[in-house]
Amino acid sequence: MTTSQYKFPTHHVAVDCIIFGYENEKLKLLLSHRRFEPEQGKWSLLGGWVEENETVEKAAERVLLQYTGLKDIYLEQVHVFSDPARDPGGRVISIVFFAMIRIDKHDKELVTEHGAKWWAFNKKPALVFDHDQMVEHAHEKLKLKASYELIGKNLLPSKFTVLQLRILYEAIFQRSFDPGNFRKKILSLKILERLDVKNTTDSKRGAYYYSFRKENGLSFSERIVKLHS
Amino acid sequence: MTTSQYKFPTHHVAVDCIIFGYENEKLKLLLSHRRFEPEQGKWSLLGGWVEENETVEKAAERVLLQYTGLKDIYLEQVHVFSDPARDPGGRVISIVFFAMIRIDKHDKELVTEHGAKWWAFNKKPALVFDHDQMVEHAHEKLKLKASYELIGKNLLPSKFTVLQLRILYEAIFQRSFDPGNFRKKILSLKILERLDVKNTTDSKRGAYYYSFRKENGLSFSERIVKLHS
DNA sequence: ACAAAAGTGTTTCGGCTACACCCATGC
DNA sequence: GCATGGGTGTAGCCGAAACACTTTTGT
Repeated sequence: MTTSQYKFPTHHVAVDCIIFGYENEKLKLLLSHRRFEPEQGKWSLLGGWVEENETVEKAAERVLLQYTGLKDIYLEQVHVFSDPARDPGGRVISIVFFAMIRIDKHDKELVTEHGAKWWAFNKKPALVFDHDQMVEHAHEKLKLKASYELIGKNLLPSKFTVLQLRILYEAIFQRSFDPGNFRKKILSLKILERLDVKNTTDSKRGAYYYSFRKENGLSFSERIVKLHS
Repeated sequence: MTTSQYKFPTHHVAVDCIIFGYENEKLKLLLSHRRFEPEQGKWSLLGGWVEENETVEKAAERVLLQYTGLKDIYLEQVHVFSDPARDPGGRVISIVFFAMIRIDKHDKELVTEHGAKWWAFNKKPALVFDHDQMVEHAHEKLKLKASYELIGKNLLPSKFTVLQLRILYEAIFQRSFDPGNFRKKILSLKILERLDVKNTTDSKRGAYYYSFRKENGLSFSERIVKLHS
């Protein structure tokens, strides 16, 4: 433990992760079945304590690795929840993260082993404490991000069709997009690369697979989806 | 002190505030001259410890009240900085806030009494620890916010001209805006109300003063400034 | 033949930009 | 009269949206 010259109150600090995934045309969320009090047996976000000598980001990565076996996961800070009464088990300040992971790459056994489960985003159960509010915040942040940056690299498989990307966007924004306009908009960004392979399972005619360009550091764009309609 | 059933590491948690103000056609920042180690004598953000039984928001409000005498200040979370080595005095997790205050309404004596000072945003001195990075983050957040929401209510005096608002926006975005187009865009939002008074000090002809509409709960708009040019 | 997704083209509309241009007034 | 900011008008461009239409192929 680091010695500190400060003489002031200290607090339990936790991280809670909203983990987004995409599978079977649905936006999903990885939730944990609590095995300890308080609220044992209910569903909650995946979380953990922040240890000495680690950043809150490292703590979140540790939690993710523990539950999914994955490293180098996309993580972003969402918000801090600090109501002294938010956790009946004691005063805990929680730093909330959202993560995006590729369901096809993670360790399914590790997930079940920990009592976690993937839930369709729009069918998730009520969560403990203020976790529903956290999910709400993370969803807003995800929408904001997806509105000015092409996301999907961390959610979709390495090759995917424009249809799959559109369905992902429709799941995130919970609205539909015109197929023709969506395709033109997305491809005009020059962020995707067309592969020579076609998908023939989702359509009769077959659709080209695309992947994110390697070189493309900045997947930034002016605007992909207009918010605040 | 609240009793806790948890047996895990605890941490010092602080808040640091980036306090924006507007005066003499300039975007300003309230900084503090450190009177204690480490880095005594250097400039830093205004900060304080999070106490038992208060939210991080309350802690930030407390700091603001202490330095400016103001309550009900606009506050927004920016980011959490948690590098174990960020503060040489010990391991401190810092929650960063940005605030907007009306310089004309605050308690100037209280500010000097605490060794704080208003600095022009683009002429601020280098700050201690990771505080420069925090300011950077807050500035980005301010730009984002100002891009889809008309800000100024918490920075400008209660009545102001379109010119003053434009100068504020130019200070925030560090670019110029076409006077005619800016005026039309802003007024088309129907968020401002024209008063019957004119300002005759800044121009010969005199310009109408405006104020934010009272009823107007949502000052949201599609987009005011296009980001990511 | 029909359905269903793939992919392209076209038209319309509205907002943003870049100006030009008049107004009012102090110097 | 001239400079300065106040304020209005307008033409051109470009992207978003709506939607028509053709292609391909499995059933």
